[in-house]
Amino acid sequence: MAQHNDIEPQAASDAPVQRNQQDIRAHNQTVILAAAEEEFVLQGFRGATMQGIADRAELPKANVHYYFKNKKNLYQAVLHSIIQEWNDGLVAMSVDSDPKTVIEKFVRTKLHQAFAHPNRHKLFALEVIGGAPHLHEFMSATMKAWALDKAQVMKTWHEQGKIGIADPLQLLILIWATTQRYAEFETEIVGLMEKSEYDQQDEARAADFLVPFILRGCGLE
Amino acid sequence: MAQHNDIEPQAASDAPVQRNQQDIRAHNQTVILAAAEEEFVLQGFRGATMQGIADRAELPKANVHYYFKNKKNLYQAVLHSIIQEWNDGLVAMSVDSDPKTVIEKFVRTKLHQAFAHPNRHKLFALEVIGGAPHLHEFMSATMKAWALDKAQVMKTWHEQGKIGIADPLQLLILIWATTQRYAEFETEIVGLMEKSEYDQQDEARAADFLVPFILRGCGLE
DNA sequence: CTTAAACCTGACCATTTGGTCAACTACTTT
DNA sequence: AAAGTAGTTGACCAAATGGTCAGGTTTAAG
Repeated sequence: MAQHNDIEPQAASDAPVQRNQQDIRAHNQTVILAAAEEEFVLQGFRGATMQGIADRAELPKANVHYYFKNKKNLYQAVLHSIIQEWNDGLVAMSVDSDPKTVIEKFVRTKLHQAFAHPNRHKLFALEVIGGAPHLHEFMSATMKAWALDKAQVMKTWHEQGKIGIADPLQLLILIWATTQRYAEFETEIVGLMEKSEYDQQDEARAADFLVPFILRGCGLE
Repeated sequence: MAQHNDIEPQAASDAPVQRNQQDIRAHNQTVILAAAEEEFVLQGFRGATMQGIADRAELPKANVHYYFKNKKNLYQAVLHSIIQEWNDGLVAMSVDSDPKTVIEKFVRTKLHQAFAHPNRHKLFALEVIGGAPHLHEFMSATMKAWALDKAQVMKTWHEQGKIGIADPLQLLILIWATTQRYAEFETEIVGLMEKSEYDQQDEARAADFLVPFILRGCGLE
């Protein structure tokens, strides 16, 4: 039976000629994960095929199975990178923080992630839309705990008159919706802007609109 | 292998003994379309199976093929109801309209649709995330034309000092994002609210938050 | 009552799918 | 250099899938 250690691959960009076994392993895992991310986004979990992933990775299908025991295993490895990024985006927020500063940083961080890794956000959205069958634990534990904690902080801000938002959960939902949208609906937005892909300035354009808009919405400007 | 459902044809739910052929046809098509909508949302286009749709509709698979030639045909029939609803949600908006009134009505209309037909919005989102392979024409023609026209109207409002938004396309994106979110991310939002499904008041709660927030964001309050 | 049209469906088929395996080559260690 | 370990892959298989069809039943028309 093949070894299928689900270890996080490192940056190992494409070095064509692999000699060292550690590098081979890291490289192939990275290539397969990237190929899988694409295929899963385009076809969904059930619709994605191992052959399709193998083709994208330019490897024989059997080789994909050598590194990842089965489709579900591979899918969960991809989901892991999503959760990883989510954790990286946690913004410190306590009762003593300055609301304006914190909210602005939160929006900018999420927006930056959306533009940096659109496929991850698309895949996350696919999961949630389909009922989050593979993310239930993460969402009902980690994510929920964080959200409710931050909502409590914002509620306190509201009681102290620092913010004009009485229902902080709705604000969290709005911030997630507006930032992640640029990743999830890339196809639509790019089409409306009459281009074929985002350019370097689009993230800044979105931030310049979103940050003041949201701060104004919160009564912070 | 075909998984036959355990359900037997009884004097069923809302199908009160069909005798008339017109009614049979209309009824079966409705049942199949509803079943297909669910299956496509949960599995995506490629992942959905005709057997799965047949099971949900409590009909033999061959009967589904009798009404819809093939999977793609059935999928497009489902997509048609989405486009239909989108057209129904068009809000009149001209340079002479009152920005505040129009924007509020637009938000409320979209929000109402989201809560009324979440599956349609989920399916639309699935399509866009996957690159909108079956909606390209609609999006690059009908939808784009409408969006650019309304953006032009809002731009004029801005030049007349009626609204604090210099980039109307971003505002459109934000309104779509925040309203449709309640449908698309139903699973997540319902989980955060510690319930298992939306109750009667959730649409009002969302509107009470969203409408003033967005109007404030537009500098209209 | 007879005939035509619409509806129904079990059985079937060609293709695709996830997954396995045995034999092979290429590194690494002793 | 020999032996062990890791990586590679064509060929294969059982199950699932989209789709077909012949022959049935029910409804409608003449």
